Amino acid sequence: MRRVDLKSRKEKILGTIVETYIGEAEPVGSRTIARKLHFKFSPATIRNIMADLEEEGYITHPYTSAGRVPTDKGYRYYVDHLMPEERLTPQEKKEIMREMEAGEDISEIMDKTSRLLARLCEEAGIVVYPCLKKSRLKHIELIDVGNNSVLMVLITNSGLIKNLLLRFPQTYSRSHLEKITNLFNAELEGVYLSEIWKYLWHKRLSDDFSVFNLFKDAFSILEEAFKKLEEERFSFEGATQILTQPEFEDRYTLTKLLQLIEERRLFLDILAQDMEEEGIKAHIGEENSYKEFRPLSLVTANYHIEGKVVGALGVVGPTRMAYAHVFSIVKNVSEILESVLERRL
Amino acid sequence: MRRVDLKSRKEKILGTIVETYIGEAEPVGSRTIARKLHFKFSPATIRNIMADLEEEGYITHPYTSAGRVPTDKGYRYYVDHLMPEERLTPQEKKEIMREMEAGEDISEIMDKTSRLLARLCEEAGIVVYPCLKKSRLKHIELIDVGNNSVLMVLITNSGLIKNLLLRFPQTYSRSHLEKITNLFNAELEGVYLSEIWKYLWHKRLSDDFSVFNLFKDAFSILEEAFKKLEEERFSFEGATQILTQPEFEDRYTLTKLLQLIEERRLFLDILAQDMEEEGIKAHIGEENSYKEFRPLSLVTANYHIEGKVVGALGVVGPTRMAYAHVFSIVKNVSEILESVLERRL
DNA sequence: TTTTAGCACTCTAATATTGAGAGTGCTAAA
DNA sequence: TTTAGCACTCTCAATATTAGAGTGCTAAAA
Repeated sequence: MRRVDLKSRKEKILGTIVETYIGEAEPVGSRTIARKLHFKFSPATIRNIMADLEEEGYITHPYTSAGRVPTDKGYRYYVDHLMPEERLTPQEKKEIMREMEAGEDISEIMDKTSRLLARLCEEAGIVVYPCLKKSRLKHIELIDVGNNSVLMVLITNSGLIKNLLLRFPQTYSRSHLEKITNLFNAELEGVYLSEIWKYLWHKRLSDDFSVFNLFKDAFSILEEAFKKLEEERFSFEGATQILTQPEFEDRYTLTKLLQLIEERRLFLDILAQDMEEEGIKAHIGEENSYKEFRPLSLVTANYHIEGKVVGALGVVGPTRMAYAHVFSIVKNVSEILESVLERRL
Repeated sequence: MRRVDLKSRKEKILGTIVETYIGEAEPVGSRTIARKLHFKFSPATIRNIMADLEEEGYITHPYTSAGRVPTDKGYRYYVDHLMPEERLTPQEKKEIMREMEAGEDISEIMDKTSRLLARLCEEAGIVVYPCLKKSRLKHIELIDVGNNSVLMVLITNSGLIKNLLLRFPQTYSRSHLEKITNLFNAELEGVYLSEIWKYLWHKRLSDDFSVFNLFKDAFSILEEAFKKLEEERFSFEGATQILTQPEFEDRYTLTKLLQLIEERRLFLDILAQDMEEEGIKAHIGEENSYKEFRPLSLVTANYHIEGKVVGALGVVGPTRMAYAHVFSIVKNVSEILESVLERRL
């Protein structure tokens, strides 16, 4: 679905409209554009071109005699073709890294990262924790806690430490659990969590029969654990920043947005979808499948560990968002997050 | 600082003003009160009494010719002397318990509880996790994760499972860690986390010298762990409910409130203070030490495990809050939370 | 053919004006 | 001590008014 290229003059004007509107949050008039372009064109000419742009759907009128406002299609064209690339100085990058490294454990790092996104973009920031199933097992421990319950502690290469409290119909003795723990650690270190099952199954076949019972119990423990591995954690910060934007001035929109934010899971769905594709992506207003997102845009990126996508992060704000700046922040923060996580391995 | 008792006629009128205003969110006039009291007094009489109540500081005028609005002092008198006791039916209590029990681990229980508070009171709900230091040790595990790092897993009687990633200058061998783990579990089970240090110290004296080195290492591990035990987790839900209240209609108040909510820690401070005293407490508007809380009230309660205060929960909303209802919900939910936690031990 | 100046026209948003209504405080009678 | 009556105050909603920003169109200029 490629968009037709706009002639360079049109592009200049569309770009100016988008950037001015992003900055001012107010409809942009022909006069203002002429000034911004140093009167290379007269306001009248610009009015003509704007009429064309409007007909093609890149901009609109809120009412007959106001300036122009970009449509979602206009923002999209801007993001795809016009947006200048912003770069952070090495100094700024260091600053960001220093702040993220200050986190003790992974949940602190995730929190700091989403706060950082929120602060630097002046929008809401969201970071999805590394996906368990896409991480590799580093260490596993089974602890008997009585009551037919076993605590499984999973430590992954992504730095995640996950506790799973498993309940069983029967009791496993402490020494039996230890044997199973040893089995797991000996056989499964470095294996992707999503593969553990398959992997252990193969192993079993090639092994001698004496440990069959061990394997049987190991499987039933894994089975119980796998049910609880799906949950996706995430950190969401800075919602207030978008609530105070002028587009959410009226009570009704605000209330709807508040409900949306309270039910944070929706954002997660979008990020989860994006994890399938590489690179930075913008979801602009109506492009979002959920209709509640109409007045919102998301800019998302993935992050990797050992070259594999394990998580996603992004920024949420009104469609009138400083895309160039947000893209650069999201890109850099995701890269920095990767290096912070890798370094902790 | 006892307040003078109001004569019963005054009390009736103050009570009616408070309750009507809580319901309607609009200044209450003499006529309305007369109607609510079945014209036992004429509007004129009520006006006289209202003038007295105003002089004594229990109510105010927003402007010359509007009805009356309770002041913080008025709410306080209502809460202390006039508020009827609301009771939940056994049916409702069961409902609540069922919902809270559905939580898998403690963090789910905390989340469900704060959601419940928010939903039942139509305000924001906050629940502080059981305080680690006030819990007793059930099991401890030390896991070598390489890189001079040891993962300490603490399981407490409150159902909390806490991971502490400890870094040391030197490496501990796996077998050495195992010995220390065994020492901990043998000596410290059932001891309050805040006492562990002291307890182990006493033990050491009475023990023979052969394990001295073990104790030395045990102490240095505990020292490292204790630094990280302070953090207090909590769950905060339903902020949106209070944002849509009419008192936060104007942009300015709303923005301030949003900032307050984003910086959730402040609420925690108040709850933490309250943990020192037993019982349900209301913090009404200006009574709060933080001036940002002027338009807000909190109703808080503690919850216990094995008879000891380990955490707190509460409800946050505008000063115009249905105190009678909120008190009953907070009281019941805290009791139910206690029994849910006890049952999991 | 393309660009621009000029001008009438449109619509908003801010401000002022008005009137109705709710509720008070005061006074004097019950 | 309570109540009826009344003048007075202040808000809120509705209406009118105006300034100004910006457009679209037409006709002239490049």
